[in-house]
Amino acid sequence: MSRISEHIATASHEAIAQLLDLPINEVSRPVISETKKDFEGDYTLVVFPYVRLFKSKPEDAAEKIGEKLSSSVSWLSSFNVVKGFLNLKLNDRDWHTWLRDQSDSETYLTADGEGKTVTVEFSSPNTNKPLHLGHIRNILLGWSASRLLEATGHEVVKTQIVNDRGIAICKSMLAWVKFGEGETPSTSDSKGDHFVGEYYVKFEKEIQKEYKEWQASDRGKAVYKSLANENEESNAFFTRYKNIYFNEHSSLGQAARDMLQRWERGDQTTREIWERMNGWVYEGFDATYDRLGVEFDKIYYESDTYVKGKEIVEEGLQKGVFYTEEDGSVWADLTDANMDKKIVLRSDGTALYITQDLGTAEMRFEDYKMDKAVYVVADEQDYHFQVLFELMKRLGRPFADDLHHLSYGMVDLPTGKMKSREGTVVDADDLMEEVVSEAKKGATERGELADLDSKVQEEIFEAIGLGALKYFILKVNPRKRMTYDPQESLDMQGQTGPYIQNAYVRIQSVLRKSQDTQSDHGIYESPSDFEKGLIKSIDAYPDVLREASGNLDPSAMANYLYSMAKQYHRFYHEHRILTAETEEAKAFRLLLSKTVGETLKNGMNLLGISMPVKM
RNA sequence: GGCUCCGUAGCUCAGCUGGAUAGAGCAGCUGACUUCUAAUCAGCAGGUCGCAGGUUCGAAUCCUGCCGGAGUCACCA
Repeated sequence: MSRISEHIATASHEAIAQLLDLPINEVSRPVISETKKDFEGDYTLVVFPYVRLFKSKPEDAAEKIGEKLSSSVSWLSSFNVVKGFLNLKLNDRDWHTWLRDQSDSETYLTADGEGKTVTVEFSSPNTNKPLHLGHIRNILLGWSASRLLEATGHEVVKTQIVNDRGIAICKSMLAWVKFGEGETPSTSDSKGDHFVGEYYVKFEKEIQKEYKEWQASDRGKAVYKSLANENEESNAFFTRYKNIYFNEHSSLGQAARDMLQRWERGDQTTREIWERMNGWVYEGFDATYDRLGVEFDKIYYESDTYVKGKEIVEEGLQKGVFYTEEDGSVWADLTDANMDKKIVLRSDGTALYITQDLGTAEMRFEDYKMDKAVYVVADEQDYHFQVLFELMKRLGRPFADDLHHLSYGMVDLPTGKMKSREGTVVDADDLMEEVVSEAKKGATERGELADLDSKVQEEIFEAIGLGALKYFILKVNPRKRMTYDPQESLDMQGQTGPYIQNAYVRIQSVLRKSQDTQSDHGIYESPSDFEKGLIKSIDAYPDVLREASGNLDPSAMANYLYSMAKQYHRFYHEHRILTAETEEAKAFRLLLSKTVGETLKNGMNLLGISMPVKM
């Protein structure tokens, strides 16, 4: 016997074909779902799709299928028909056997895969500031999508593209050169990415100061007088004018641009500072990734890939995919694909964001020959990826038909959008620290861990705290914008990671206390609805996995695991396990608990959440 | 303005590749620990599924229009 729902679908499929006297491949496979509560039965077959073929009322068709099944299969106990729904009730004595089959099966925790090589790009930070809450959503989604793809039989390469060049990092570099006085992360005892980020902030402060002074100068006043709109307040004008000021009047702006120029030319001193500061940032990022429990197989740097991108542009020009404007800039005309014209190379020959992405894809293909590529990037870039994918097609890339943008909504705070300028950005390291210390507080109050080694305790606090954080973020459908309420994310009751961990912990506790799980008892023949429900839930795991992986949607798995944990908590409350009525019941419930525990652990692992043994 | 996404209970979200009487959590109220871990469980209350049409035996789900919100349409990334 295989999976219950599959088994029923196959048997009913055959029954329907025989009743209609048609070859089986001319009849669609029926949809089998769990019977809704308030109706009698375990699984339900919807017969509406077949009424036309049966040329009879839905009720009659359902009745016929039910009777046919009764005579042809042994597992059916009874059936009833409500409108076009055929409700099937399985024999009570078979559930224990179904459960044994599930728990014995090596493969029930995986779904069949197509064995493709898939690259997944996520995180993709800039090197001028530390990671924040937005990156966390990105990283968790990318990590989980990778795990889901692996679990469905794909070979996954986890990559990130590091945006390590450009004006932003030059700002940090310049501030450090001007004001740093040789300070380093180790001399100042700070984390490398935060250290560099502070110099970025320092630069912004200095430029603000410089701008204020300029506004009060004769030059600034003259500009305001000649360029401001009628009745425009000076504050409003100067806010609007800021970019132009930076580009045309600011001496700090000039210095930053000069530094970028020197970098582009490969000036040795500049490159050394650049490498040194980026190195600090990477050390910081590594610590953050490590605590989050993620790792990458391959890191690409924009400072490498933009060069490759320019080669692709050249190739595109030769193939006629791109064309050159009079000023020398290179474009793709996508108007026939319902998009705009898109610039792919500046008139001065320098690369743009999309140029770099063309190069990155190419380098990945050279390295991994992927069949499929996933990009985890926020939804503000939906259009960018439409364009990018279309360009790949036109360039005739073999992987072009299997490109996916895992687009996710930005994370808002209850007070609105996160804005770095207003200092409302939630730092990734602070966030993890906070949620872990909250977990520690709760666990310490509870006292279950008191007799454990302190190092083991720390690991458990991490598992709980990060479990809460990760679940909080992953349970929401990626497509949706989400509101991050700090209060709510610290919550460990209700639909949360710790709630699911707690179900697992209860199971481990029971299993620890039961001496005997091996001995061969008889069959438990009177399962309750709670017990049957859990078996059905286990049975559904491969479908959920397939769906979550296929749609690149961890939230499907997250919500499923919650519902399974909820069922277990309820079962646990309703039934005695170690002191069950009979030996058969005890053996059954232990096996059920063990299988539920394994399923929960496996599923949570695909979300990047680890399960503590005690909490 | 064009295109894309979102709109379900006070709040945060499931359900959306069409199926039965729309589900959870939080917040509020009531109850259950000498018991296998109470980070748990049971109960009460809470809904014009944004609005209006259409398709269908059947629509929160698909189609059209409208309303509200977000994003995007840079020689920024």
